[in-house]
Amino acid sequence: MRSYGQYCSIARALDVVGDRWTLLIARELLLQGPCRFTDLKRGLPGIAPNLLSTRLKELEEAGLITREDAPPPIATVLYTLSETGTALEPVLKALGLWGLRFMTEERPDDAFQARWLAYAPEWFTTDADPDAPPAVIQLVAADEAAVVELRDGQVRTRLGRATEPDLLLEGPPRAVLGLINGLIDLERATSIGLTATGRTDLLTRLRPDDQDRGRTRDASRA
Amino acid sequence: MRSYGQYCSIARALDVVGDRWTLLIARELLLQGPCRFTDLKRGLPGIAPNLLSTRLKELEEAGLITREDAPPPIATVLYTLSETGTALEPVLKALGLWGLRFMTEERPDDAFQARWLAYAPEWFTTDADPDAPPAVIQLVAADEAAVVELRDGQVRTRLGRATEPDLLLEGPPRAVLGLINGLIDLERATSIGLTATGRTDLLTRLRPDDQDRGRTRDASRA
DNA sequence: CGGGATCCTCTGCGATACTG
DNA sequence: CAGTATCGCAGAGGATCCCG
Repeated sequence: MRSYGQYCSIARALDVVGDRWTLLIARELLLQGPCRFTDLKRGLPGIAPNLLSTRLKELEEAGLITREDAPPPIATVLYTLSETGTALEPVLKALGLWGLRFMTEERPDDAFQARWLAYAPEWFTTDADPDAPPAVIQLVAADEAAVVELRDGQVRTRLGRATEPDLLLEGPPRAVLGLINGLIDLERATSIGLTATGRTDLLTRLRPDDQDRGRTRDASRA
Repeated sequence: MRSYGQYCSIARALDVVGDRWTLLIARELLLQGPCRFTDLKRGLPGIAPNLLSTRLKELEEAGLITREDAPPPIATVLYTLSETGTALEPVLKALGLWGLRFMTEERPDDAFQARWLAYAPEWFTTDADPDAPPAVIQLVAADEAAVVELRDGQVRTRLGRATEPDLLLEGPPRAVLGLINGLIDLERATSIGLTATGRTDLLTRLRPDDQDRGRTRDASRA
């Protein structure tokens, strides 16, 4: 990317990660861990392979990722985030939290993956009752499944299905994620296609972080 | 910007602010407050006017800024951040904090402005001794001046010069900012051109936030 | 089949000039 | 001062092909 030519840490950060696709590549590596070229390509629907190749070179040169020849079983290259790359996590969290406000807009052709279903609760919600017994919530949206585990005051997630979830939330992505992230309430989520089976009381326990959202009324500059 | 076509809040955020210059425009409006076209142009050295014009339209359409005809005295248009736009502050802070690690690299042709000197201490440092009496530090770099005030446990900054600062830090931007942000120590800062006059003990009080930095040795690519 | 490289097209960006 | 008009070029997107 062409440099902004400004001695400002924001501009310098954007010199490095301001290019198209770059932060999304970091997102994939952060969520997936070390990846092969194809893993990244699958996690980034829409990216052209040559562009991915270019970006990976640039990121390696900038010191955000390393490429290693994986050990014998998989004789291929693995891309891994360096410490500098891993340090982007707060940036992605801040960006993702801010971006939640645009998730209510419908765009039916958007791609959707289980991983994006999973990271949202882990990054953007808190267990409101940390001392309560463990609980398991199953999320299903657009054939993608993720499990949310409330345990020890932590909200952890993983891909796939649980055997006996306490609560099952199933419906279109914007219903499931909208409810989880506090963009809409259960009634509204139900009206746009969500089915909630089981202990819906767990929804009050899985509390969305309110960094800046939540004040629908009034506004910024009083 | 062309949409990433992914139902993921990070991707959606980048759909809105991922374009070149967009986040830097937000930076200017956040640091300066409401701006005229020319104020923005001056704060963004290197931007082409047509591109600034295009971005302002896009940002208005996306709801991040509003344009208002300013009252009679200045009969011109003012661009102001909306609540959605103001909510980008955590994103810019995270990005700026991450970007600090690239500030040690020398690039003599980079533009530099007092505002970028001022926001760094306010955003990225803490008063390590909140109960100590107020103190004033004068920063001067590349003919740009800013004042840091330690008071009531807060680190506040403003542009310009103080009458009787307790400490004066003067030198090239990377010496002043590098020292302030904990990228280098006083000895190293002095060796690259910093002069510190007055109560250098205040430097221990102005403590850089250590989100991920502070490990100068060993470093990124282990 | 994984990991790219190559080619072509087209949009977006940068630079400068110009206008109300 | 606040933009618009024009133009050239770099970068993105898409498809195809290549190699181990």
